[in-house]
This record gives sequence, structure tokens and C-alpha cells, in this order.
Amino acid sequence: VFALVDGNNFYVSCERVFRPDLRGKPVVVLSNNDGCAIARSNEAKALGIAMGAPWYQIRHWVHDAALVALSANFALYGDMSDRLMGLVAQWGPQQEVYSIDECFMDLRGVPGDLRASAQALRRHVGQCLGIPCCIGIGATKTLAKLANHVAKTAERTPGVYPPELAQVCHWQALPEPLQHRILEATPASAVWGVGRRLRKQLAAAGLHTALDLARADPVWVRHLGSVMLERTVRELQGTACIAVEDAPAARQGITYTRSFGRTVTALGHLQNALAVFATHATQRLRQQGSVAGQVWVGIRTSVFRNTPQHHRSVVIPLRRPSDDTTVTVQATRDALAVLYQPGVPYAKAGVILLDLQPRSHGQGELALQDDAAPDRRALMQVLDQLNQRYGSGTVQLGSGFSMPGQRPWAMKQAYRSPGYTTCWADIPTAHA
DNA sequence: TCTGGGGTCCTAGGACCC
DNA sequence: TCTGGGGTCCTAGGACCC
Repeated sequence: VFALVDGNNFYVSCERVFRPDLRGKPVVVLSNNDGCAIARSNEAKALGIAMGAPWYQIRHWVHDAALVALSANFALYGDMSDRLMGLVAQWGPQQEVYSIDECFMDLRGVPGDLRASAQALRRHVGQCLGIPCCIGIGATKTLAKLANHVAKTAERTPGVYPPELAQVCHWQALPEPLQHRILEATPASAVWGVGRRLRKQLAAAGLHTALDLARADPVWVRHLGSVMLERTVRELQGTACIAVEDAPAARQGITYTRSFGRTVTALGHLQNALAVFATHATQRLRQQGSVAGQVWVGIRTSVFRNTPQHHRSVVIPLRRPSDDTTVTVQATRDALAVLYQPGVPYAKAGVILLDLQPRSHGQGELALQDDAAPDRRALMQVLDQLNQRYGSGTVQLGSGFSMPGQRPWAMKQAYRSPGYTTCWADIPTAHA
């Protein structure tokens, strides 16, 4: 038996914990650069604001419906996520943190009425953290996902599903005719693993609802997609094909790409931005305990402008796998020397660390031949410790430094909330 | 004026090998 | 006239997820 626990409108809910005045109001959280809506309160959804809606298209709601917009505060959401996952972990023996706001639980061996313990967990999370969540329970991960979808939809839009399914939905506990009705009312595209492309292909083959999919022959359906679709169909039919992954595998690549607040044409600014991006990516690399063998570097113009497009990238192989920021920053320099063209209005740039391997793996002998390596490693350690203790960016490479006001590439964050739980200066005060 | 970012997995096709 | 077959590995691109 599997469960999926999922924080409702998670980023908005995180903000509301510290801003109770935002409850009941339409709220959106904007992406980096205040580009588009990436989280919406139920009230904002009711206004018709779509996921990913560009900010400039929806900002009129601020006047028309008292919409509140907030710039994304990922430090806050990440910290709230850790707390949420810690609370949910106590429910069962195995937990897979699937994304920032949801986790799968393997509930095999958990005694008692699962629906009742799910309700209790919801109350516990509500009391300890103040984040509302929905829980779906099913015989497979796909069914748990589906049950979660039903629980969320039943809560938000009464009428589609019976109201008693709101917030917690235990698929196996439902009578079969009700399961049938729910599957029939659920579009195939709401099933985990069916995206836009597959939805069209399934529709062309006459499969429109979750019920159509659940009744399909898993072997036959394979020719419409890949083995993934076959797996999805089997999971809908109750055969578990996807396990709960207890310990997440190390990342295969570490990406840091950003759109600029304004377009950038000067080489110096690009160098500065990419040095900062590489610094962030390499810090994550060290946290993971890996070294990178290659560095991908890309720069490009905006895909939303009707101007000549300029998308270029290059992969720089490193002489030996490294987790040294000076090495990856130098790689971005080398890359820019190849990629950069004067006069092009660059809108976005990025760094991807590739070919990742565990740090310990085969490093010793090579490192001994490089006299500078032990010192560099110590330098990076000190850097990480200082930044950990005194705040990110306390100590950095000169190439990543720029005077205040000299970062045209810095992203826009006009509506950023304080670091309530991650910054000493921003901790809220309680008044008696 | 103004449209995010970070991932995973699968498949097809090419290069290469014997 | 007429030119095999089987396998591995890698990469690019597509689809999906949140």
C-alpha cells in the first residue's frame, strides 16, 4: 500500500504561515525574475489564473480582485519542505521525497485504519507546521497519485467528486461502482505519466478517460508510447511496477541557469554572471560529494522576442574531474571566449556540471601528482564553511564579484518575502 | 516593456567492434 | 550483377514530472 502526501498550493501555503492576513485572498507566487505564476491559491485559481501564466498578463488582477503577488522565496520553501517531510516520515517505515511539496510513503505493515491515520497526520501537520495537505492512498504509486488528485479536486471544486473524498482518499476503501464513476470522470491526462503529447495520441486511439486507460491492454498500449505507458496502465490496474525509492540517487547533472533581469550584451557582465552561476553549481556539487568531468555552458537570446535568435552552447571537458570552483569558473571563461558575439542581446545563460562521479573514486593517485590540489581542496572547504556560517556570498571569487548596481543580469524580485526561517535578521517576533 | 528552473527516463540512430 | 550479422556504447532529442 502506498500513499502520496502533498502540500496544497505549497508555496502560497508557506507564505500564508507567516502572513495569516493572506488567507482567503487570491495569492500567486511568481517564478524567478517575477516572470510567471508558479503557485496559486484556490482563490487565484478561481479567477482563472493558469499555472505558468505570465505576470504581465495577470497583474491587472491586483487592481481588479486584490490579487497579492509574491516573488519566489525558495530558501523559505525548502526549509518548510524539510519540516513537512520530517513530520510525514513518522507515519511509515519508508519515505520517498518526490518533490519539494510531496512524498510517497510505503505503508506496508502500518497497522490500523489508514484513512483514520491519514486524517490524524493531516491534523498533526496542520498544527505543527500550518501547511494544509491532501493524502491519497492506493495499491500502487500511480493509484496513490490518482487518489491524491481526487482528494485535491474534491476539496477545491465541489460537485466533480463526492465531498467525503476531499483531503483524504483511500482508493481501495471505495466501493467498486464509485471507483468506476471516478475513473470515468477523470481525464486520461490527469493520470501520472500522461502529458500533453500522450494525451493526444491516446485520444486518437479512442482513450479519453482514466477508465479507458485502466481498461486498456497494457501490451497493446505500449506501441502508443514507451514502456512507461505500459507501466502506467498496469499500475492503474493495481499491479505495482514502481517502487518507493528510499535513498535518492546522486544527481546525474547539476544545472544552474537563469534568465537575466535585463538583456546583457557586454562580455564582462556575462563573465560575471556565469562565474556566479558556476559558483552556485559547484557548491552543490561539493555538497553532494561528487566531482564533474565536463562543464556545459550556454548563452542565448529570449525565445519570446521576434528578433534574430542566438542560442549557443559548448561542453568543456576538464583535464581531471573536479569540484573546485576555480576550475569550473575558468571553464565558463574558456566557453565564453568561443560563444560570445558582441552586440547580441543575451537574455539567459547557464552552467551544467556533467559526467559526475563520486569524489573518492580514483582520485588519490592523480591528486598527488597535482601539487596544488590539496591546498585547493582546503580552500574550497574554508569557503563553504564561511558561507555556511556567515551567509551565502560572504566569501567568493573575484570573478563573481560586482559592485552594487553593476549587475544588469540580476533577476527581478520585486515582491520577495523575508527569510522567516533561514535568516536571523528576518525571524518573526511574537507579541504577547 | 513584460513569459522559470531543475530534473529523469526512453528511444532511435550513428559509430565502432568483431 | 553481386557486399553479413550481431553486439555495445554514446548522444541528441523527445516526453514527462514538479
